[in-house]
Amino acid sequence: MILKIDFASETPIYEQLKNQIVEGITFGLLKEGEQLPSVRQMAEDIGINMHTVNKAYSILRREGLVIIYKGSGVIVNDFSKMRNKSFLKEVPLLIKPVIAEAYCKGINEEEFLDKCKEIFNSIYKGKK
Amino acid sequence: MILKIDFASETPIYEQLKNQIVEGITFGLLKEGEQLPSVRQMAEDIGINMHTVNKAYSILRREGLVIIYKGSGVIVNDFSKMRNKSFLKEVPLLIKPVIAEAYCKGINEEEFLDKCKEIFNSIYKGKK
Amino acid sequence: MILKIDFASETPIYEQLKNQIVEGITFGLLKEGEQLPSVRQMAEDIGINMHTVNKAYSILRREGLVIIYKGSGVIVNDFSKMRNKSFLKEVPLLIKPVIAEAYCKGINEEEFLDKCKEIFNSIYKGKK
Amino acid sequence: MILKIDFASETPIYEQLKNQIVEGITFGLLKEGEQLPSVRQMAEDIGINMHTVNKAYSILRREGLVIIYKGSGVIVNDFSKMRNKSFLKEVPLLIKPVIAEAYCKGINEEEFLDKCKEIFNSIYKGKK
DNA sequence: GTGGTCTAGACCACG
DNA sequence: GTGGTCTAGACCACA
Repeated sequence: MILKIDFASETPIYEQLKNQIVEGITFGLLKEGEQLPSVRQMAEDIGINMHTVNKAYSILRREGLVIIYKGSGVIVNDFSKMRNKSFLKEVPLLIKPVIAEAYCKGINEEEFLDKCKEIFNSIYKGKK
Repeated sequence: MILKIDFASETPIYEQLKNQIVEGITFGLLKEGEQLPSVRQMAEDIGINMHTVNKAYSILRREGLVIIYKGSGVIVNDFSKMRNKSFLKEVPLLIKPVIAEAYCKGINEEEFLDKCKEIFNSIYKGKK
Repeated sequence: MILKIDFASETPIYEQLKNQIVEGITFGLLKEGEQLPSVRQMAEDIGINMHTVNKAYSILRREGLVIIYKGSGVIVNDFSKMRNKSFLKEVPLLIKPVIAEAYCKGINEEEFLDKCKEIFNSIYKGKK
Repeated sequence: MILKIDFASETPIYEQLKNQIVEGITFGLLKEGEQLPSVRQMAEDIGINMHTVNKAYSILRREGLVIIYKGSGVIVNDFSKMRNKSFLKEVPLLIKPVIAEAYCKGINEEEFLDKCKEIFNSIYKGKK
């Protein structure tokens, strides 16, 4: 799996990393039970500091997406068992600003929903 | 229009303010040509720093959503003329992480799209 | 409020700090709305590193016990509004090992419950 | 006796193992004089490292709960003779943080004490 | 070898 | 001046 960090971005590195791993899990690039590179290895690969990777991993653990075995590594959790639907309530808060901005910039509902569907389709493709 | 700032939130105040004004414009609470409170007034109303309001207004101007007349006020621009569809390319970058996280937490396509549609519906309602 | 860190302890410094602040809030030494020392100040006071304090504060925020105003400080949240009773399910997991060990070492139910009651009494005393 | 190790937990495996054996002794699943599986056997059963089991057993010996006969096995000590009440002084230190956190999260004295009593009751049940 | 903690010092965004 | 992020390098507990 290839990770791309934008060092000029405003979003913190650890968050970009976290997001990309979440996407990797979602889109099937990272399978359940698969082991992630060690914090040091990952840090070296990307060219960032160990602690930054550590922070990303810790957040992923807190969210239940990975399991950290102290002293032996980090693996992708089986999230298919998870049904933390409480996140559903947060979704509007997260997408409302995006939709608002999109609408102001002349993007209509159909265009927006198409983009969403495209993303979901690429999820299904990864699961095949 | 009522503005609600969550001081405990991780999103900076200036960004929350900007987002809420964008939403106000989108959802029809702020009509084109309408005047926004002065920087001072707005700062006092919400109980925040003048600089913070200034920053939000500046971003809105940069995005073309408001026009700042030095010394006489800030008014909502007529964005119906705007067709800055270049934002369409940014949309996937913004929603992909949200969809990925939602999917991992057991939310499916239908549920997600429903939330989007709800938001668009409340836009149309405001325009009536 | 006086904080005592045991540098020889196995429990991490940030956790000791977090625990003592939680206790401070519980026992009424830290009132709702009261401001905590800045990370740097607190670090200097105790003689530890800024980042260690930061970690403790971050955990407290995540648990909803304090509110962090980026750029202006950290204050004690009004936890009387909180009724996160889901913690009730975790309580047995936390005290079972303590009770088991106590029982093995000849401590009976009455003695143990008395200790608990003493602690609750000192909470009530602080609230007067 | 069935041992359940949570590999995702923050508590080290050796400590979970130790705790569960202590609980086994307390709740009557392990009787005095009963023999524990050998270090090798236990390690294999749970699927962990021998050293980890060894560490747990060593702690139990140090606390006087088991006796290790080199080469012939580990047996549960008769702790009914033990009256190491010095542990009574440590109890408040161990439960104070738990009570403090519980109180902050809206759990009152009665609820907390009930949980404790439940645990003691399950001890008595095991002793019948 | 792994992750976890702590320190030290730097820079930045926010208010 | 505040907290947030990142780096660098050290030591420790765990497996």
